[in-house]
Amino acid sequence: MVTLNDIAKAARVSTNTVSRALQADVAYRRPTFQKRAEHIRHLAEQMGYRPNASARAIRQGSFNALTLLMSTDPSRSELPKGMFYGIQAAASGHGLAVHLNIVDDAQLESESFVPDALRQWHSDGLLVNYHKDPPERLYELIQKYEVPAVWLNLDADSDCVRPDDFAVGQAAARQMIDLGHRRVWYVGYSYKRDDFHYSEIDRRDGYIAAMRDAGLQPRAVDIYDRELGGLEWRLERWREVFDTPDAPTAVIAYGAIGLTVVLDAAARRGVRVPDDLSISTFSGSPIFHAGPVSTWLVPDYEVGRRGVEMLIRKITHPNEANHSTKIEFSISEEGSSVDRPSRPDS
Amino acid sequence: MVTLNDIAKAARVSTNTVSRALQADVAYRRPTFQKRAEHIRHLAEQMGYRPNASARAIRQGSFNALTLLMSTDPSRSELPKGMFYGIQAAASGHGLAVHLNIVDDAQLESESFVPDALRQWHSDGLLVNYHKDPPERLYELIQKYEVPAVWLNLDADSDCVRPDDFAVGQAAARQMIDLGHRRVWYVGYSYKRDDFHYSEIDRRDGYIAAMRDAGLQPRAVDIYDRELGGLEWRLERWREVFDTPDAPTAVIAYGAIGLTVVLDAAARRGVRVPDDLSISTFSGSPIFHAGPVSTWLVPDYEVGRRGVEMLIRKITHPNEANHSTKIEFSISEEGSSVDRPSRPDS
DNA sequence: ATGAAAGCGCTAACAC
DNA sequence: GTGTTAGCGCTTTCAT
Repeated sequence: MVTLNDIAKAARVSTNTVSRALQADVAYRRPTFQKRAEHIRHLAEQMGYRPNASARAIRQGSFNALTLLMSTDPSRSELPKGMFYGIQAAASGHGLAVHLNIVDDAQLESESFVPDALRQWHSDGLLVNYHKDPPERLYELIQKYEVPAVWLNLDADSDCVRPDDFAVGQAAARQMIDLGHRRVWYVGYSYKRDDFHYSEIDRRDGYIAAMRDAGLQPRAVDIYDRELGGLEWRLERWREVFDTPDAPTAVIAYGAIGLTVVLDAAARRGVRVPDDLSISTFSGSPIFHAGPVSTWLVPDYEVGRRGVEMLIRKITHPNEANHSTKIEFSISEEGSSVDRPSRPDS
Repeated sequence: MVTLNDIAKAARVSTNTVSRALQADVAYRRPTFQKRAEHIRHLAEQMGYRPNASARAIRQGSFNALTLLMSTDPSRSELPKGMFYGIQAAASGHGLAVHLNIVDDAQLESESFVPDALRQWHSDGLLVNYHKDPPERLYELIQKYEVPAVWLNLDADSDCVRPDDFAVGQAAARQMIDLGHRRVWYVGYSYKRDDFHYSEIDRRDGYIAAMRDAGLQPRAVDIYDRELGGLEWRLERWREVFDTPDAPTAVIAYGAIGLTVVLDAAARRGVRVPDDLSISTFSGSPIFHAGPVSTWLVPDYEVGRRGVEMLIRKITHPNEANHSTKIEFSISEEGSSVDRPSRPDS
C-alpha cells in the first residue's frame, strides 16, 4: 500500500506537503507551490496512491459514510432498486460512502445480539429501511447509542421519509373519475390476511376518499378477501363479474396478483383494455402485461435521496427536529391502459 | 464517543487492559483477570462503548470490509434481492462489512474519473457486478491498483461467479421433453435487438442443445424479432399460432414480456394452462400470472455467497488462481404450470 | 497479568 | 510555503 510517506520520500518533501498538495481546496496559491503540487500529484498518480479512508476518518473524527440498515424479512424490509440509486447518488454527491447492513430479525430478538451497524462505529448515521413494524429493540438500540437515524418508508411524525400512498390512491381514482368512469373498483392484495402493509391501507383510503368526494360508491375488494371466502375474487369470480351490468369500467390494482387476475379474466371474456376496461396499478417500474399498463411509480429514488439529505441534516444539526416527508408518485409514460369509458353512464 | 480510554479511566486500569478484556479471544486465563474483565465488559456496555472500526482498521492494516461495485446502467448491472442477501450473509459470517458503490458509466469513460471504491482505500476487496460488457477502463483500474476483485455474473475463465444459464436452458427443455412434449418453443426477449444479454444466449443454446439431443426441432422465436418484422410475435400473432395444428404444447419464456404475451394470447383463445399448454420461465422469484407459473429460479443468493467466498480466498491467497464457478438454477415449488401434453404426439 | 510506549496513515497546529 | 510535531483510537510489542 502506497502511503503519503512513500510519496514524500519520492518527492523529497515532507508528508504534509504531500497531504496538502493532494487536498482539493489547497490554501496555498503561490505559483511555485502550484508547480510543485502538480509534480506531487503526478507522482501520486504514478505510484498508484490511494488515500486510506480509515486513517482520514480517525483523524477527522467522522467516517464520511452512512449505513443502510435492512431486515432479512422481505415483509419488513424491501429493496427497491431506485432507492439504492437515490441513496448512492445523494451520498456520493456529499462525499459519503454507503455501507449495507442486513439484520436477521430473529437474532435481533435475542438480548445479546446487536447489529454490526450499531455494535461498531462504522458510519456517521443510519438509514433504517424497516417499512413495517420495526422491532422495538432496534429503536431502543438507536436511542441508547445516540446514532443519528432516519427511517425510510415508515409512518411517524419525525425523521421519516416515505411515499405518499394516500395521495396516490386518491390520484389514481381521480384519474378514472375525471375521464368519466363511475364504476371504479379497487383491487387489494392482502398477502397475509391480517397483516396489511401500510401502503395498502393508505392507497385504499385515498381511493375511498376520492370516490366519496365525487359522490361515488367505493368498491374495494381483495384478491384474498376473508369475508368473501378466501380466493373468492380470483379468476373464476372475475369472469362472472365482467358478465354483470355492474361490472367495473375501471380497476385500480394494488399489486401484481390482482392485476394479472383481472387482466387474465378480462382476456378470457373478450374485455379489451383500455377500450372496455381501464386499469392502472402501482409499482417501482412500469408494468408490462401483454401491453403497457398505466403504472403509478413509487418514488423510490426520491425517497432514498431525501432520506440521505435528512440524515445529513441530522448529523450536522443533531438538535433540530426533522419533520417527516411524504413524496408524490408519478405516472408511467411508457404507454397507457387508461382511457375514457366506451359507454359513459349518466 | 466513548473510547477505550474513557473506560480505562472509569475502571482505573490502562487502555490496553480494557482492549484485551474486550477481545473475543483473550489470551489471559487467570481467574482474577476473568473477574476484572467481566467488570470491564459490564462497564463498556453501560457506557455504550462502540469500537471505532477505522481505528481498528488502521492498526490492523485491513478494513474487514468489501465493496460491491455496480453500474447505474440497469442493462449492465442488476440488483437482485437474493444476491444482496447472499453477499451480506456470507460477508457478516466472516466479520466483513459490505460497502456499496454504484458507478455512472458515463463518468467512467472520462479519463480523470476514478470510482470512489478504487480512488480511496475503503475495503479489502471488490465484488464487481457488471454482468455485461464491463467497461475496459474499470478492468484497467482494478489491475493498476491491484485490488483483489471477483466478478459476478460475468463469463470469464477465472475470478467469476455466475449462474449456469446453459444448464438451465437445457433443464427447462428436458423437463418438457421428458413429460412427452414434442413441440416445445423458446420465446426470447431481445429488449435491445442487437444487444443480447449473455444469459439469453446461453439459455437459448441450452434449450437448442436439449432439443437436438432429443431429436427434436428447436423453435426459438423472439418477442422482438427483427426478421419477423418487429413486433410480429406479439399478441395478435400468438393468437394465430394457437389456431394452427403446429401450435406449441410447451413454451419456455425467457422473460416477463414473452410470458405475458403468450399467456394473454392463450387466455383469449381459451387455451388452458397447464392442460393445453405447459409454460415455464426464469426469474429471481416465483412468478405469478393469474396463477403460479413454473419458474426456474436464478441462484442469486448463491452467486452472492460464493462470490464473497471467492473474494476472501483472493484476499488471503492473492497468488492462487480461482477457477470461475457456475451455479445451478432450481425450480419453484409454489405451484406448477407444467404438465404432460393432453394429446401426446407420436 | 499489566502498564508504558510505539506506531498504523493521516491532518492540523505551530513555528520558521 | 514548508517542515516539525502531535495526536485521533486502537492494538501490539516490550518491559516489569
